[in-house]
Amino acid sequence: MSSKSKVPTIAQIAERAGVARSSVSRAFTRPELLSTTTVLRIKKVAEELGYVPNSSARALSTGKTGNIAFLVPDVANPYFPPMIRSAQLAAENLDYCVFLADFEESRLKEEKLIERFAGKVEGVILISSRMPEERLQGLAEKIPIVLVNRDVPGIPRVLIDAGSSLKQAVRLLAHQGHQEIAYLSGPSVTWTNKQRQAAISMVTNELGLQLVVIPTEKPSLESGQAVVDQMISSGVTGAIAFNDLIAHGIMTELSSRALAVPDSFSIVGCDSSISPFTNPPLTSVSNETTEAGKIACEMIMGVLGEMNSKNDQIKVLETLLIERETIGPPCK
Amino acid sequence: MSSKSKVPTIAQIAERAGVARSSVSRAFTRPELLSTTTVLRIKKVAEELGYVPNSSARALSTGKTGNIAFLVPDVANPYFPPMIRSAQLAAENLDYCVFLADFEESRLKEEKLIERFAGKVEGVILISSRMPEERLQGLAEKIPIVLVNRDVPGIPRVLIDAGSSLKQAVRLLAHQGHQEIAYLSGPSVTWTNKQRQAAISMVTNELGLQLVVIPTEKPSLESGQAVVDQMISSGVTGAIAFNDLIAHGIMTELSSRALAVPDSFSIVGCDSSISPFTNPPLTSVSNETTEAGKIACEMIMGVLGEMNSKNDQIKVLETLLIERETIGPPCK
DNA sequence: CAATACCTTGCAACCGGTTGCATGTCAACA
DNA sequence: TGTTGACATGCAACCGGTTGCAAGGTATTG
Repeated sequence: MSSKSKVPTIAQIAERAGVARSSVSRAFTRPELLSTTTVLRIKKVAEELGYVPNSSARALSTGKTGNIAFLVPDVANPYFPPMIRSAQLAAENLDYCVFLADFEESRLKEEKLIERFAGKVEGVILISSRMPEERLQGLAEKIPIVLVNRDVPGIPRVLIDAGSSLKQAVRLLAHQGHQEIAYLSGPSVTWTNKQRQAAISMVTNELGLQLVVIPTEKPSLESGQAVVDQMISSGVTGAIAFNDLIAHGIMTELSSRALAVPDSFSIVGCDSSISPFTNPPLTSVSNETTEAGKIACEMIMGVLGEMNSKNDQIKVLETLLIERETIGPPCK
Repeated sequence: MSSKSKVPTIAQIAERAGVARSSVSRAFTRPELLSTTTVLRIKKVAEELGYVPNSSARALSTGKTGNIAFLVPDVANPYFPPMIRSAQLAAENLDYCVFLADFEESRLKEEKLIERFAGKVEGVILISSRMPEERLQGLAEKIPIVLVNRDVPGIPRVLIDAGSSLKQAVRLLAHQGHQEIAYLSGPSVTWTNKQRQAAISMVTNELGLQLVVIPTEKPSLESGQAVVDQMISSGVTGAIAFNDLIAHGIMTELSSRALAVPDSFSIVGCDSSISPFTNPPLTSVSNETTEAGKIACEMIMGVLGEMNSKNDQIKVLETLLIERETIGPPCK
């Protein structure tokens, strides 16, 4: 009823304060150029009128939106929220806002989203990208990109290396007497999966163990449950899963068949997303996602700063194997 | 080296295609105003030059940013990611982008974030807001707001009602013979906590049970662990926790003292965020967050459409008590 | 064949800030 | 007292789209 005045613009502040529009602008962006008294007067008027700078207008003239995008394969996968959180917090400290989008583990959707965001953000952080290397490099020329868990030369990236921990897990299984173990693989196109599988098979070869790779449809609980038949019939006595979700799916399915862990099967997860909650607590690899999110965010800010210089930063985060209660001697 | 041309603007497309800038604009926004051939020619040129509309410029002249903000108390709390995901997906289908921010359960931070986003979005979805009612109403006059799990008259809202399920939980405990039970309360200012506590105390009164309310510092695992002493010394034999995280904290702490659930204590959680994973599986209330996120998003789009009309929509989502394995007869 | 209507396209103003340059003021210095 | 420079502020163009209005052309109608 009362205030039909909408949001005030610099023009209205300027008129009310008896100065030029440019002075109002400067009062907020470069106050050192104006006399203290003028700045104070302008700010007072602005306060009274409830002035809020229009960020579209500002973005249009400066070319800076103050936004970044954060693209993840699956928001609901418990692996990602801590990473999202830490990245967002880090961005906020630098006065940036972050768009979040879920590309549902689909390469097509990922591409669409990048295009959609291209005009709205200054840079994008891409988690576990499914896009081909050349495409990424092409995009990186147009817009600053930082990758997490994807290793493309020439693009700044942060990698969480679960390899050494998984190698340790294989050795542990071998030490317990397991001769045949399975790797329940994750999304085949991802760097993460390739790297994990490579690490595991390196050690199984080295120790002369038999490794059976069983693909899963998705890195989810349900997919874990779905591959139990195949796993059992393969004759393995222990398994390492691409992530905790798959591992837990296997555990629940085994338990529904009255097969105990680790008595009937030994299981190892990865990422410690839900492993502290499982029954029994799942032996898994530590979770470095919080750190990764923060670093990715800092990296992109760095990239925003010096877009010119050939930027080939790479940061590798090491992990730890966290032994809980799902490894034991083989059953048969 | 080669392309210094940056991103092309309508002016360049216009020149290349031999038309006015306005025609280029219309070719994308209102093609029915132009002849088919002209539209085709313009689009072809745009394609060749890799034209992407500048969204700041568009937002400036239309006043529509095509963005919404989604503010949550804690991204890493497993209760929220499914809600974030479904809201984001729903927004995307309507060509909106969503900003995500974590206000760390702080009212001050919440306020700051709303202000920061005010200029960048067309509306904000506020989850479990900590802000006082009057402040929210004031803000709602300036910018479209939809609340989730907060009941403020005059502001569109979606509420997840765990009340009836928790009442059922109390009855279940009573039926098992429990006379004194505890409610491990959540953030005291939240609607969710008040509503849950009210529901529980209504039934304990009705049945003549003793109810001990024990506050927790945060709705987290650690806070659950921290209140176990107090809970034990209060003499209760069963407890209902504000959420699964607190319930699980209690369970782990009890288990580290060699107290079994449900033999020594009966525990009920809420929200089914991690209850399927706990050991033993936690009896809890169903999770309606996915639906809530979707509805909140649809609501805000509705609000954007008809900002004028008095908007007092309210949508209540009912829940189910999911009985798992953490309720049994009282110990002593 | 003239009058009218419609369809297509261009012109120019506008959205709300930012910023290079010019102007004006005043004090310091010679 | 005239010159010089620092400082404060205004002017106007610009960022890249959108849109009301007008103009030109073609088709329709009496």
